[in-house]
Formats: sequence, structure tokens, C-alpha cells
Amino acid sequence: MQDYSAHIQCSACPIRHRAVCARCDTDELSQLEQIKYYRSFQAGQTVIWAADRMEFVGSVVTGIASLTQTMEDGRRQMVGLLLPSDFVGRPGRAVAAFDVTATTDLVMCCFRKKPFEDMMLHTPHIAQRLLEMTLDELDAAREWMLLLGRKTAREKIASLLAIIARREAALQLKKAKGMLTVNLPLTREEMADYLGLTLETVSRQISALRKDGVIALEGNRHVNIPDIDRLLEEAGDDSDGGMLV
Amino acid sequence: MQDYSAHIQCSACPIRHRAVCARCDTDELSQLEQIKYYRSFQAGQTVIWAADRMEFVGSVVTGIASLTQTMEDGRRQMVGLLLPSDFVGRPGRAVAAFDVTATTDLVMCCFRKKPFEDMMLHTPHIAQRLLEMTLDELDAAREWMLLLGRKTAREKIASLLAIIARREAALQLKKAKGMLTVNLPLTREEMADYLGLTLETVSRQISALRKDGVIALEGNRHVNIPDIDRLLEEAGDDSDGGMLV
DNA sequence: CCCATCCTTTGATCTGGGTCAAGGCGCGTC
DNA sequence: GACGCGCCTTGACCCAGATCAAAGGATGGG
Repeated sequence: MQDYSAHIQCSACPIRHRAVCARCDTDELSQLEQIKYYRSFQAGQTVIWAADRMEFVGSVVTGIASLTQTMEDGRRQMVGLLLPSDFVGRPGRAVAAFDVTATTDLVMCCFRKKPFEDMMLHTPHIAQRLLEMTLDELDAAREWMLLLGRKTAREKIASLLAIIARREAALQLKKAKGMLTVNLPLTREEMADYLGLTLETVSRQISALRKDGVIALEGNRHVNIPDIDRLLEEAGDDSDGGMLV
Repeated sequence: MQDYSAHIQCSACPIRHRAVCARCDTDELSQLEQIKYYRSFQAGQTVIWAADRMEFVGSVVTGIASLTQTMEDGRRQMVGLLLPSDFVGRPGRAVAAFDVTATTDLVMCCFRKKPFEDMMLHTPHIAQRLLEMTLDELDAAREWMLLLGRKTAREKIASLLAIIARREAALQLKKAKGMLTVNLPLTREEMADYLGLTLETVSRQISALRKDGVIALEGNRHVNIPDIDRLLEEAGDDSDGGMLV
């Protein structure tokens, strides 16, 4: 499970602390400092389109961004949710592979790609840290493949809620005991795009989970979870999954 | 697209050339040499179970291995296909996240994990190379998420055939012109597990593609593709995908 | 050569989730 | 406070793909 506390406590750009160079020395930090800049986006804005030139790499400071793919006929699949401290872009690639969109208001910390790549060459910690993060993302993507390929609609919804709940629990540092309230950062349609469902099915299954007492709604963006174990059971994970978003 | 030619031409362990240290100096190579060993598996054998301790990292030399997840009730989802030169395991993690199974007879080149990790610390090229490979795999996993979440059964089959065909074309260095014959390394059931379908649906869709002249079968492990563009069209990819397995 | 086993195909039927359609609810704006 | 607009819910119906069932090939071993 990821530890977000380091980020939360840090008033400066989180990338220095979590994403890139937790172990960098002062000189390296000041180099990064020189090539970094911030960008803000409003909810709904596109950060970059698939196949566009990508002049930067960076990480999310606040807010949530999503990676999506779209087919010509409009079918969409979200393939990643980027939370604070998550890294965007890849050294060594010129064009973006996916659309990146701001799901909520968003602040990103960016580094111009070329100088960042140069720096990577003589700062081994950076590549090692990025490797670690990328392997985590790969594992998360593979967990998600099980969800997309084999889970029922109800299990998909429960899994998504469980993932968001786990993250909230980590943020709030309250240990998932008793009632847990989570704040859905996604619309029903975005949830559908993430889960490989239609928005109607998402809505129906959320209603069903409510009727069965697995969750309770306050408005439609706040979900109360009286019993997290019950939810995990509904999610159908063999272990608690250790799933990352 | 991956280039397998370096591997094909190399009689020694491919990891030295492709996976780990294309740019290592002689001293580094000899260090790797000291900690490596080979393991062979028969088709169907399990290389490692999810949640087992993983004492090594390594790469596939010949044959095909698959990564799968299984739910308690037996639903299975393949989450990766490992081809020659692909890397298995992750530095810094003690237990396997997924089952690894030999799909065909398999030879792997392994490195004991601890010395490999030690070596990574003072050989920056290794982490950089692994990062590159992991990012490729992550992109491939995300392409696969679109397939699992949004494609129809027919599109899924066409996509899988296209991926295998692309790899064959790369191996044979014949430029996908005219008839292309591909050798299916998977049973119908394995294809189903990869595509998030049942084996009956796989069989039916293959029959349908045959009836429609998109492919022709010779036995049930050899597929002829008269028109690769036609197949790609059926796969529903907006671009040719650049998909990696 | 025959049998056993595994893989594959095909048919019949069922169903989970998609599609189409109609309202409901919250919220900002005039 | 009524309108418009996004978002969400619910109902009715349908269909792609799952499930259940049966029967063909392959292939290898005795």
C-alpha cells in the first residue's frame, strides 16, 4: 500500500520527496528545482491528447487526472487514475500514448523532458525510484485486468469502492474501523469508463448495493461503508488484494 | 515495436544483450555471469505460484510463459504473456504477485535476487534498461485493458491474432506482405483466459472469422492471414496500435 | 490398431448487462 | 421561483456471450 503521508506533510512539490529523489543530495535537488514548473488545470480540461508530442514529464501535486483510450466509434476505457505523487509521461518517448484529462481541478509539477532525461543519466536514484513506481503501476494494471475480464458488474463496483475507501483510509490515517465515509471523485459515467460498464449499470448496481445494506449514500457523491470486510467480500478479491489505484 | 533480432542472433543468454545491460562493460558482464543459472520447464509446469517467495529474477530465453490470476471460485484471467527476452520478477519484492506458468516448453535465465539487487545499486544502466522494459509492459497492459473492457468477442480474437501475427512477422523479418502464417502457441482455453471470454466463444468467433474469409485454418494451431489490414480492421484499433504482447 | 484423453467444434438455451426511453433531483442563473 | 442543464435513477426490452450438452477430431500409449 502506498504511503501518502509524506506527501501530505510536505508543503513543497511532492515530486522531490516521493516520486523522484527521496535520496538525492542537495546538488541534485537544486538541479531539479531549476527545470521544474507548475501547471494548473480545471476539472474536465485535457492535459494532453494521445499521439501529441509530450515535452515534459511530471507528477500530480493535487487533484486527480485520468488516462483514457478511445476507439473511433467513441467507446472509451479509462486505463489509469493518477493521484497526488503519481508520475506522468515517460523518459525516452516523444508522444503520449493515452489521453490525460483532469478529473478534478488539478495541479501538476512538470519537468522539461530533455533536461530531466539528461539528469537521469547521471543520477541513478531517479531511474531506480521510477522503476519502483512503474512496477507498482504495472501490478495495479494487472489487478485491473482481472476486474475487467472476469468480474461481474456488482463485483466491479464493490472493487472500485474498496479501492477508493482504502485510499481514503490511508489519507485519514484512521484504521478502517467502524463507519468509513468516502468521497467519490468520479461521475457515474467516469466510473463506467473505468470499469468497462455503462453508466446505467453502474447506477443500478450502486442502488442494489445500497438496498442490500453494503453501502449507504449521502447525496450521490458520498458513500458510507458500515462494514469494509463485507464490501471486500462483495468485491470478490481472494486476498485483500493490496490493490493500488 | 520490439526488436527480437538481437536475441535471435545471440547464442548466449539473451539477458546480457537485451534485458539487462546492453551497455554494460566487461567487468559488469562477468559479474552477471557469476550469479546467473538456467532453469527448464515443461509445457504446463508452474514456474512460481502467486504469494510464493521469489528468490530470483530472470528472463525468458526460449518458449512462452504466462502470468495468470485466479479467483477462489476458479475464474481465471491471464495478465501477461512472456516471450523470449521478457523479464520476470521485480527487484525489491519478496513474493510473486501472480502465477507464472510455462505455456510451452520453457528455458529461463535466472539471477539470484539479492546479488542482482546489489548489482543494480551500482550499475545504473540496469535500472534504466529495466525501467524502459517495464514502461513498455505497462503500455501493453493498458492497451489490453481497452480490449478487456470495451471490445467485442470478434474484435478480441482479431486483436489477439494481430498481435501474434505482428510478432511472427518481426521474427521472420518478412514484411507482412501477402499471406502470413502464424503458429498459435495457445489452446482455445488459454486464449479465452487471455481475452476474458469462454473457450466456446473463442471457438465460435474463430469459426466466424474463417467463414468470413478473414483467416484460414490449417489444423487448429496454424492460422493463415491473407490480408493483415483486413484483420487489423476487424480488431478495431484506431491506429495499428503499436501493440506489444 | 484400439482405446483413452485432451482439445475443439457446434447446437440449444439462458441471462447479465447493454440499449433505448422517460423522468427526477440538485444547482446555478436570470 | 421558474427555467435550463448536468447528472443520476429507473423501467422495459433485447442481444452478445455464457452455460449446458453432445459429439468430432487429434494424438499418444499399450
